[in-house]
Amino acid sequence: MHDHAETHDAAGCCGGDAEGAIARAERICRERDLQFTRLRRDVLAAVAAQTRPLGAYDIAERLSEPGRRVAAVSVYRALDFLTEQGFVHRIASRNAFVSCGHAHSDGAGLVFLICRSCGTIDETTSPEVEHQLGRTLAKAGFKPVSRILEVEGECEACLGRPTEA
Amino acid sequence: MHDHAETHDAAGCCGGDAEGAIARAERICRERDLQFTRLRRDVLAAVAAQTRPLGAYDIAERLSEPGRRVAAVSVYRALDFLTEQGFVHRIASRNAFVSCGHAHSDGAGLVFLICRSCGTIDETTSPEVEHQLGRTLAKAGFKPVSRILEVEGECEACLGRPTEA
DNA sequence: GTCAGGGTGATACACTGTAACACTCCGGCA
DNA sequence: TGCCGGAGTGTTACAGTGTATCACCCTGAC
Ligand SMILES: [Zn+2]
Ligand SMILES: [Zn+2]
Ligand SMILES: [Zn+2]
Ligand SMILES: [Zn+2]
Repeated sequence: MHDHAETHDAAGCCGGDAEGAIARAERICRERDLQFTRLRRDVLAAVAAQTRPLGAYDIAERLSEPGRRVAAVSVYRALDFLTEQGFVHRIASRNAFVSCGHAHSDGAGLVFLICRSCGTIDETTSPEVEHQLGRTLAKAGFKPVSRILEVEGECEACLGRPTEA
Repeated sequence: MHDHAETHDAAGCCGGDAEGAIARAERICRERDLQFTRLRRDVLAAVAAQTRPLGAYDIAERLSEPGRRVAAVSVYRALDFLTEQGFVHRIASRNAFVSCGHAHSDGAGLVFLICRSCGTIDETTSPEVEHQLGRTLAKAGFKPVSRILEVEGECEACLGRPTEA
């Protein structure tokens, strides 16, 4: 299921700015005394070069070239590291990954906007939603540890375009 | 729908009341002029008998017996039908399915509560969350079509229990 | 009777993710 | 200097999830 929708991948926050994402990750890893290895850098670069989510096998394929075969399992390990450090997010409804240039220190209020037409994944936060969700959970006596909120629909850019058949 | 002041397991809610779920599905299918076949009934019964989510292969195994082998692909088709009609929900973060006894006519405000300790999946709704989410999406110029909101943590029952190993 | 459509059985396959083991590299230490 | 232990990676194998495709049956319409 790979269509073609090459629309906006200029320099935005989430995807398209691989340079910035890598520089930021490198700096943070230095601060945290973690290894930002070549594989981890390449995986992050591959993900950050897209606004659309990439599967692990996609990434492995992109990184492989004559003379260097990157196995999917290695990609998974790199993705584990990158998600733990908050450099990429996993999109549960797509089994795929997107890069993240934000800080969200505690991962609160995160909302993923997945466009059905162009496949772009945008990311936003909403303290109001988070607040109301907290109240709802408290009322149910449920103590949250993590949560996912993914919305599928039409992004602003695609809505602006005429309804192509 | 769904008061949730009590622990709500006894009657007719998310899981455990296979009889009621089947009767309700049968009635609705008759109203909508759809076929509630044996396989679909059995799959719904298997899912409704649990408060924990079941995978498609789990279901296939449970329905198979000497003399009747139910392939996973058949289960998937039945699940497609049941989810389209709203009789079961798919839990994206678990790749699994739970039955639903509610009406949620438009699927609005749905929140899944997944307990890490006992594995139970509870379902609630929150118009407030829905409202704030709508505002957030409108601000982003995003037109939603569907969405998933799944929270993982500790359910009320498990919190009440001392941390039994 | 014939035909079309929906549901099911069955095989095969693609995609997603993990386990287990070997190897390298590199810093610490006797 | 040589040894050791941990982190990262390569490799193979495998488990889990989901789909494509064809064949068969049944039922209702013509
Ligand atoms: Zn982010
Ligand atoms: Zn779009
Ligand atoms: Zn429901
Ligand atoms: Zn629990």
